[in-house]
Amino acid sequence: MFRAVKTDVKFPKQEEAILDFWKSNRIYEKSLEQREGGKPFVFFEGPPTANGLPHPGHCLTRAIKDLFPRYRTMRGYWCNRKAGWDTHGLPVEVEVCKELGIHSKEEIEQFGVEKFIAKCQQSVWRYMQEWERVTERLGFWIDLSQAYVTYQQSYVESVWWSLKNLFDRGLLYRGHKIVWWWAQGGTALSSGEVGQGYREVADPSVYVRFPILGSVNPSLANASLIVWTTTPWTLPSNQFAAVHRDIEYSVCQEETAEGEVAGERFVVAASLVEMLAEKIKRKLRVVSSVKGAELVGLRYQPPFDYYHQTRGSQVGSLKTGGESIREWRVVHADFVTVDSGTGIVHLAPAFGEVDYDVLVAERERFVDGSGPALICAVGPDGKFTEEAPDYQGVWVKDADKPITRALRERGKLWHQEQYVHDYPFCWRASEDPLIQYPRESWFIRTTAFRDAMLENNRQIGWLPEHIGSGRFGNFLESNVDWALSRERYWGTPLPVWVCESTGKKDAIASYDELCSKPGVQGLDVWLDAKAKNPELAEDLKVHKPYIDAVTYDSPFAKGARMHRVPEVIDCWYDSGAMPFAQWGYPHSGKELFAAQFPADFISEAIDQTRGWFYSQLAISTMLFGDKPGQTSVSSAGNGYPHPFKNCIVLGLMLAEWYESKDGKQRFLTEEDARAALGGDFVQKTGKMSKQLRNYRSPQEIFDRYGADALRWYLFANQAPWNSILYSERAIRDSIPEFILRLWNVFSFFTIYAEIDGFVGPADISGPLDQLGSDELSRSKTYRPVAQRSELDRWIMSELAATCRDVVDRMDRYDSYGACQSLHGLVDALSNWYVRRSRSRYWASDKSSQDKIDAYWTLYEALVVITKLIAPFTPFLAETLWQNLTGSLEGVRESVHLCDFPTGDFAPTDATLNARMALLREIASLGRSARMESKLKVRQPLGRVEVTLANDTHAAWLTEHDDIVREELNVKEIHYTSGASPFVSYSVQPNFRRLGPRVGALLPKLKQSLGALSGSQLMEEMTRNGKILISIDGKEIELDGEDIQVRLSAKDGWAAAQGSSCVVALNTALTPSLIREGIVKDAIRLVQDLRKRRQCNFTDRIVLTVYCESQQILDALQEHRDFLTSETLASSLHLQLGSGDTTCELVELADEKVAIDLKIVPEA
RNA sequence: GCGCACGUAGCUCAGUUGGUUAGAGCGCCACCCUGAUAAGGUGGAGGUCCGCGGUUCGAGUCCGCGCGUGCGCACCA
Repeated sequence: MFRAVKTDVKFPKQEEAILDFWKSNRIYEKSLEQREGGKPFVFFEGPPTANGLPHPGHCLTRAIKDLFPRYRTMRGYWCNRKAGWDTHGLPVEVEVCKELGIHSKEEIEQFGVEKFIAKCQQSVWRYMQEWERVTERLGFWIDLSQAYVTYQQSYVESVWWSLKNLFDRGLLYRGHKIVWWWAQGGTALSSGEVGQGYREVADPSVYVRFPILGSVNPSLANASLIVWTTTPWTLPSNQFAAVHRDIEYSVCQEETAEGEVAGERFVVAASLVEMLAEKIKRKLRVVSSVKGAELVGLRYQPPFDYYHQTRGSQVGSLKTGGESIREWRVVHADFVTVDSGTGIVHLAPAFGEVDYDVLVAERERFVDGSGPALICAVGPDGKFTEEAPDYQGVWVKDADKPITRALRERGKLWHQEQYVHDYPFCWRASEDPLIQYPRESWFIRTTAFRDAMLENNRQIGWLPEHIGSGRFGNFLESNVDWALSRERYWGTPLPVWVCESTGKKDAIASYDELCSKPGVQGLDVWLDAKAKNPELAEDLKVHKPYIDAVTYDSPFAKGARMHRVPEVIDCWYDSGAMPFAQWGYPHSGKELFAAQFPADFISEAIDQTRGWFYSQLAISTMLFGDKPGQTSVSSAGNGYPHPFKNCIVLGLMLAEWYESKDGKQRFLTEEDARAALGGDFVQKTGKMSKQLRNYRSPQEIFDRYGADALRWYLFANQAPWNSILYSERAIRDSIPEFILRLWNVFSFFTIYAEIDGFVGPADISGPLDQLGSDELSRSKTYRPVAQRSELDRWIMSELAATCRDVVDRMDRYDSYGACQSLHGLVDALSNWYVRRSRSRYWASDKSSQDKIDAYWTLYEALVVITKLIAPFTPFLAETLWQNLTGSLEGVRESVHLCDFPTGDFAPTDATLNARMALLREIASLGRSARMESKLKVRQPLGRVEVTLANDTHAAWLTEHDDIVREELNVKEIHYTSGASPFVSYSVQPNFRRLGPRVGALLPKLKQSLGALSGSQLMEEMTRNGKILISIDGKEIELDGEDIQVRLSAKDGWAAAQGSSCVVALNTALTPSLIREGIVKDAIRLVQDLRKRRQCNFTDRIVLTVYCESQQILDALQEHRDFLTSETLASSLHLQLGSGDTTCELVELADEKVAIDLKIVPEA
């Protein structure tokens, strides 16, 4: 038995009840248990950083991550979903520092590393709980209880194992390189991290004179090289000036107003002279030219003396014999261009990677130890050292101004301006600019795997496709060795121990391995700490500072000890290791890893290209495969070293808000803005920003509209890889557009099922399971679809077609297309099937088979749709399922335990679907024509003429003209496909067919056909089955398929044209039609009154109508039976007069009418 | 600077292998319908499909060059 449900449903509340239901009945767990042994569908959770609250963008990721596993589970796959949390790294440290009000490493050390990492660990726990709440509320089914956590010992040990593997294969090395250095944080950053922090800034840019020393070329004597730099602070560390040997340089002088040349001579690239002259607003004259090659070797005076004073004249021995000045020479460099600057480049090898390469190359020319040493006037803290006493202790960026001033004072500054460019800042401490700095650091030799990574990348199914060859492929092409180490605290410790005597190194793969090293000491540091504070998480023992205390006997030198290196590793490595580290592999979980690698499906936003997508691919490629040293995973039977087979790359989510024109007031919805500002506001879209508070928290969205509304919005509004607007209005709109529409159909069903006592499958004896057709057909009242009315067969055919379409699309990861398909189905069900079937549900004979068919059809459609939408809007689906299955014996307790419908219950009847679509179009056109002629649908019309482009479906349409008559409220309908007085025809070629055949003649053919009479051509076609046309002397024969007939309504008719038919109305009104119209109006007025008086659907009434117009009363009298049956009136009194005060006063056909309505008490 | 993507109605977006009348939803306005009723329908828009050039019988769709936006890269000296 079904109970009528209300239409004023509160979805958020309903969803929370469903959450409880899922939890208390372990539905998720059961959905997995049920599929055990099924084909696995492997999903990897890219671990969110447990730092900061989840925002709407994360909801998109989590919704997509939920959708496909749910779908696959219903399709019979076993999809294990293990949650994970990324817990290490700079973000966490920064967050804790903020909390402690500290910033620098010194302050952390002062605070105490032990206390600091304990705080880090607590901090991530706090955020993990927030994340879990949102995850659950969104309906993201994932096993949170078994989540992998990157700081846990087993995870860390997996990472250690992988690093030891790389170390043993010589792929993990310590190198001296110029790295992007976060001075305040005292650590290097990986290219991935650097990339996150680029920002446009205006830096001072200076053109500086480097006077040439001792040139033998007279035109260069006393001339200066002009170099350009945007980092004045690097000038004290200048070591070389670079030119390109093939570039033409000019020696210039300024030209005075009199046309004389005067003043200093200087050297710049010839092609830049004009541009530079404009910059300094002087006329320049080229006094001589010189090739770059001729400049190479010249000495110059650097702008600062700090090193030059003592080393300026030092020479070194060249390998080729002879000697050379070591530094402050002009050198050649390939990278020098004339794109900007002066064509002469200031080199400070300490602060630029290419500059450093030049130094190394120069050093190569000298006998060992005799070449130039690195000049670096800046300490690791980013402040000048005593080597540049004028600026000692000054932060480099603060030194730009005083340095520029000093240059000007000493006459070295040739020109100065602002230069706007992108410059990296620390991605977590966004006020701290990064600097390039020479540093010893640990690297992974990823460049050795570049080609392998590219090959693996080609195996990945990227959505959208262009990511693979485009963005991600390009990123791999420009691969550089992974700068792995971080001189920080909260991270996976680098598992490398160094011999204090020989400097030789050793890597370990687990804590146990470490403990079993000979002469191991320092394990007590952890034990003591734990004894002092039993609350300490056991996992911390593999972290700093405890792990640093562990030492052991060196295998390399007797009596020497092995000490761990101080560094921790890049947290991106942690995340990329998750395919195996989530199982603790290889220390545990070998079978799980073998079975769960690679992933069938992952998804993250596009910002993970250089993040998780890369880290996974890089690590998997290096570790797993068939190369020596790699761990072969082919035993798993898949042989893929690439970690994921399909990846949906999501677009970024943008915020939408409304603000006052001055930007001072901000609102999240248009209504709020309108309420506060009237019409005086603007809509804005842009990045989500915590500071601007330009978006509503996910929790608020859940409370207001529900998780299903958000989910449907995210899935159904655009392809997932497009950037998406987090539009509150659009989220809200997804309720009436889809969710509520479906709910209304369901509500309609329950209202009448209750009235008629339709019990659905409740009368079926024997076990029920998923309520498929096979089960329902066991009901005595259930007839095979083939025996039911055409409308029933139609909706079942549409239903089956949609099932097939959705499956097809979802198998291709096309969630957007699947949603469109579902939307169309619900629209067809609501706006045609139910609309056209209403009278069947109202039929008074409760045992009429047609009525029962209607119930069964609608019931089954709802059951199937409920299953179809389950992965998309799981809450709504569950509510519907519970209501539709009620207390049925044995039926699956949740829709999420059902199989996804594949449409095998009914064939798709394409002809029927096409015919019904045509019928719907005719109805729609008819309404359009009525509108045009201002004839409301309640006014019956005599006749409608439908002219069809072809008569394929004419007979069928004629059989169904009752539907159109009712839809359009006309007495008669006439179909024709021939000549018609209100339609003109034009014949067009079928371009797609004829294009290849007639080619260039097509335009002329079109013209010729257009010029001929359409109806004559049609006649010819009907008579001969073909048309002959001569174009430029060529005979062209056209058959029926070669032409397309277009109809258009002639002017002067109440007609509307569609793609394949014209619908014209006979607008002549007879008195009889007018009287009928009056009755329809009256019925409408009474129904309205019934509702206002809050009648039940089944209440009978006594109806009295008073009116001064005999004409109206006559009309009502004439259609008395119609009026009473439509309004459930048990008696009807028609009175001439104006009625009394209990009456409702209304207007009917421009006359005043009073209606009295009394409910008949139930017997 | 280089790369990738995007640029279609007021807004948000669809647009299949190129086929000649470019669609949807929303918003706005008007009207209609209504025993699913805090739903539903019809219409108005009539859009230089960012611009220019090319390929083609035919271009929103393919190619080239620009312009704009977003994101990414880096030899930003």
